[in-house]
Amino acid sequence: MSVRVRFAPSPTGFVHIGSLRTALYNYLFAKHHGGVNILRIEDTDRTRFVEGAEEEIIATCRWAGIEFDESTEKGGPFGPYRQSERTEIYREHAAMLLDNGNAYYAFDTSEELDKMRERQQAAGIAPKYDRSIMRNQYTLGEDETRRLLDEGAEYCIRMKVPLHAEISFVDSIRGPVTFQSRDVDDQILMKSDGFPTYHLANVVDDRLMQITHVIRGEEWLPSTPKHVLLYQAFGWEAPQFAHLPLLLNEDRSKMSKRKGDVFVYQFREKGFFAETLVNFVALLGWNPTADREMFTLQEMIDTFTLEKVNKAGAVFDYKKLEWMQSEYMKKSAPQNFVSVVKQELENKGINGIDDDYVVRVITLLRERVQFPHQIADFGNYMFEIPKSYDDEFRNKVWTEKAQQALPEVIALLRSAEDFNHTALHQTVQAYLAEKKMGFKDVMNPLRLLVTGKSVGAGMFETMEVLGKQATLERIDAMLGLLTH
RNA sequence: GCACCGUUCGUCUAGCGGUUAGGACACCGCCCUUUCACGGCGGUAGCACGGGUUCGAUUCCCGUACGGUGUACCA
Repeated sequence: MSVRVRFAPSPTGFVHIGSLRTALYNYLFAKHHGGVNILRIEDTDRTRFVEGAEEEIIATCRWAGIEFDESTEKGGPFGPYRQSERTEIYREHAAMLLDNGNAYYAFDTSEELDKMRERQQAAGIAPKYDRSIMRNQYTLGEDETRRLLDEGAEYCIRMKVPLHAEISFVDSIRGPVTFQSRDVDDQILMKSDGFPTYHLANVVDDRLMQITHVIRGEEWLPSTPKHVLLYQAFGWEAPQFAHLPLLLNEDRSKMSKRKGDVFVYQFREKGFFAETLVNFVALLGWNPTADREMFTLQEMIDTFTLEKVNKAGAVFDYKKLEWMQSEYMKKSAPQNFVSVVKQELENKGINGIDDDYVVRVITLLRERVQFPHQIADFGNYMFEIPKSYDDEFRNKVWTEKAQQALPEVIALLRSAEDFNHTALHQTVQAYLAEKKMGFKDVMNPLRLLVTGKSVGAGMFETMEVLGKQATLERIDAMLGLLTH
């Protein structure tokens, strides 16, 4: 049987970085096995529904390079792929369970349930629906149940969990896992609003959509016995489960928005590349080899296996993410960033810069910045004559000695025929040798004159890209600023 | 509280009975050098603890500790 997996997010807000990884692993797994990757929207909780969230999920996955073979957008042979459009299916399946004695009606109000839990907590026992004393089909009897139903009373349908049974399954990542049914609650299957809970919907859909592997976050591990029981109640074979380790904050708690950025869009807005985020997040909990960090999507597809997924949660290390971003910044083609840089320039009121020139500037500066959008600011002097300078730097390098030497160096530049960096380097070097001075005496002041800044690319390389005329213009202008 | 899951440098990890416990990020030092970086070289730092099993345990088993998740008419 060919592999079919699903990413099943709830449209309740922005895509969490952990969801991105779950989606990614599902995708990698599907592609690795030549299988099918499905997007299913789990919107059975109307109270948490967020307008536009579904679109955001799709857009985010697309940005990350994660493709779906079947989805709400694309359709497919097992649709609809939005659970809110499948309520009739869940109703039918709940009825099947009612018929075969694996589910029952319950009429308790939330107040009554709260009280029950309070009592249990006070008595020091685990909070769990007590079907022997609450208001349900069993305690009320068939006639009364029928009457309440006919009368239109609010009800929900609960799963009848066996009293004493052992529930086991083999998790692809964790191995055999066993629960006792006495610890499993009589989970609500159909809510009083007519919508199913996650548990019912997920089992029914995974079955109907012929899902072979359920790859999801570890937070689902404790409710998996409910799902296993449901498969049994329906007489179905359960899919293979794989519970992924959690992504953690620095304090090792589940990664949450209270402790920093957790939404994909936040990283995207900061300028992180999809490649960076995908590569980084993939390696949080999975590693195909010990000696590499950088992988293309295709390489990940080729090497992905669940056996290589770790069991323990992984702390999201922002510093390492930044390092990886810098790596991608350096290795990506400068052409990719031209439009970003030009947009930044336009924001600064600088227009009409030649694309080729922008590429040369990006090539010059990309090792010094983390994101393309920083180039316009970091290298402003490449696009305009600086109107200010770094005061601290000036005080440090604009020395008596420098002021004496600079005019001659500038004259050298002015008369230079060849303005490429090697030629410039040789010219200045020869001059310095003659004067018994070092680069240090003259290069920093020169940097001040050309850029106004203390940091940047190599000075000769900078001047080469700038060109003779622009270099001299900047020097003259800065000289004017400095002497006022 | 109860249930389940987990535990190799600060962090991400390699390791699947015998290794000087390897790599990456971060950190520190040195080199390169026209600043900052990049790059190169080197360094600090780890198998949670206690019992077994075994000729031999980081590795297998059992406890303990610690951490995490779950415990909803949310997913």
